[in-house]
Amino acid sequence: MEDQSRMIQSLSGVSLTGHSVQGAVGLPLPHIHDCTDGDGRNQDIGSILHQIMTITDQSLDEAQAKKHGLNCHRMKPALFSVLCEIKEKTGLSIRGAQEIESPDAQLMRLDNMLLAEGVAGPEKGGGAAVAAATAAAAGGVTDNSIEHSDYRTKLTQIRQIYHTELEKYEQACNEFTTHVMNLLREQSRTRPISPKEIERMVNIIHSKFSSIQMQLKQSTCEAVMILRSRFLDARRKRRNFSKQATEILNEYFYSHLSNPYPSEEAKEELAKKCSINVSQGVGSTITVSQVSNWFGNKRIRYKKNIGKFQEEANLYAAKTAVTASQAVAAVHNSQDDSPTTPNSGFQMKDEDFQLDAADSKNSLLTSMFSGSPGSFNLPNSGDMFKSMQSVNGASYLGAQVGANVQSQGDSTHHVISQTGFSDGPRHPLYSSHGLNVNGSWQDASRPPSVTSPNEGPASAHSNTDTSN
DNA sequence: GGCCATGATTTGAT
DNA sequence: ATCAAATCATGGCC
Repeated sequence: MEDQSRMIQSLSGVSLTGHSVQGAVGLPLPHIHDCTDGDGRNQDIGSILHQIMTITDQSLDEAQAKKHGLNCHRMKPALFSVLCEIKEKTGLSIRGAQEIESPDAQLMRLDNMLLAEGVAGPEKGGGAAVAAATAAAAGGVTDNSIEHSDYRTKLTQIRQIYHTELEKYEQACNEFTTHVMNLLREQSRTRPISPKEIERMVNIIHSKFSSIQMQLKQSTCEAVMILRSRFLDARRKRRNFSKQATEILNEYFYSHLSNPYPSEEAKEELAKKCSINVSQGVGSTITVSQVSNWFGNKRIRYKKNIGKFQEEANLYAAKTAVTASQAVAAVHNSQDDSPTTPNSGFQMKDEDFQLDAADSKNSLLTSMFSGSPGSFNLPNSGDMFKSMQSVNGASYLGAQVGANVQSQGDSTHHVISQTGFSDGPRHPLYSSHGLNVNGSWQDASRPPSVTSPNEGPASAHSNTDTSN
């Protein structure tokens, strides 16, 4: 009631002097009583206000009739404008304190995340972004992008749903806004609604819808998170390496038995080699850290039970020696333009195999002269020797590999001299290498960070860049 | 289902 | 950061 009286006061007094009323008041007012001064006007307005104030006390029919009368009243526009102004002022003072427009940090975070996840933003490149993000989230496993079709498919699905829903929300928002605006415009004929108020209402609608959008974004993020965690779980699930990959890794391991610590470059090389068949649909990619894992496991398991790995060691030593002999022979036959690299499939690996051959010969020679590859002064070396002799292909090994070794004698030196590999911590050919009494690898007091000490500069890892 | 092989992870040392 | 060692967890064979 107090408000009403204040309103009346302001209407009859202050506001009428305001600019908003001026235009209306400035119009000719034929209905006004004879007295043309302000007093008469005040009386007129006062009576209108009285009608307005009492309209609620009357019956519906009466009220309707009076309303119609008021609507047609020539003072209506002026009054309406004043009421709008008052409403605007009071409304702003009430709401102004509440509506602290904070730049929505959370929404921005969500947007950024969706962008990073590849859900929002451009279609292509999303996969890479996801891969990077996922790799980073995997806790340091950053060496490989996630190549997983399932993951991508699911992500695309999420992306589609997200965009569809977003579009729906936007459409609904626009429709609703239009609807409300129309309603308000309609109502503005009968009650004081200023354009500002409409604008504010629109903002409210938008903010409501944006909160819905935020929910959508949030749940999309959650979906991506779940997908990612599932995928990472799947990654944790062990999948055996392909036979070729294991062979490649074993070849390297046994041919570098004296120091099975591949350098970073070597690991990369091995990872590349092991993944080479993926393009043909064989196996799966192997990352550098997987190579590291493999070597870590291999070293520890080999060391724990050398006897068990003896057969394998002999096998690979023989294999590498044969490969090497072929490679060396090829090099011998045609120094520079070697036509093929038999048995390797990796053309640029000639030098690699040469040195590997040298190394594997070390293993074989060691085994021949002192018991077995990597007898390493370990207590069970005798057993190893026996196992070495009991290997099925022992005679084969003895004959063929021995022949290879002999035939390669000079070529090895050739390679060694070529690569400048002549002296080092141990004799290049006949040293017994591998594990020492402590059970640690002889040459591995601190594994080299770049290349193994028993590898020449022309080893597997120095030739990768130049050959491309 | 048990068992072994094996890739991955964790922990602690350097 | 990288390693050894221990451990976990799964794949695959029987």
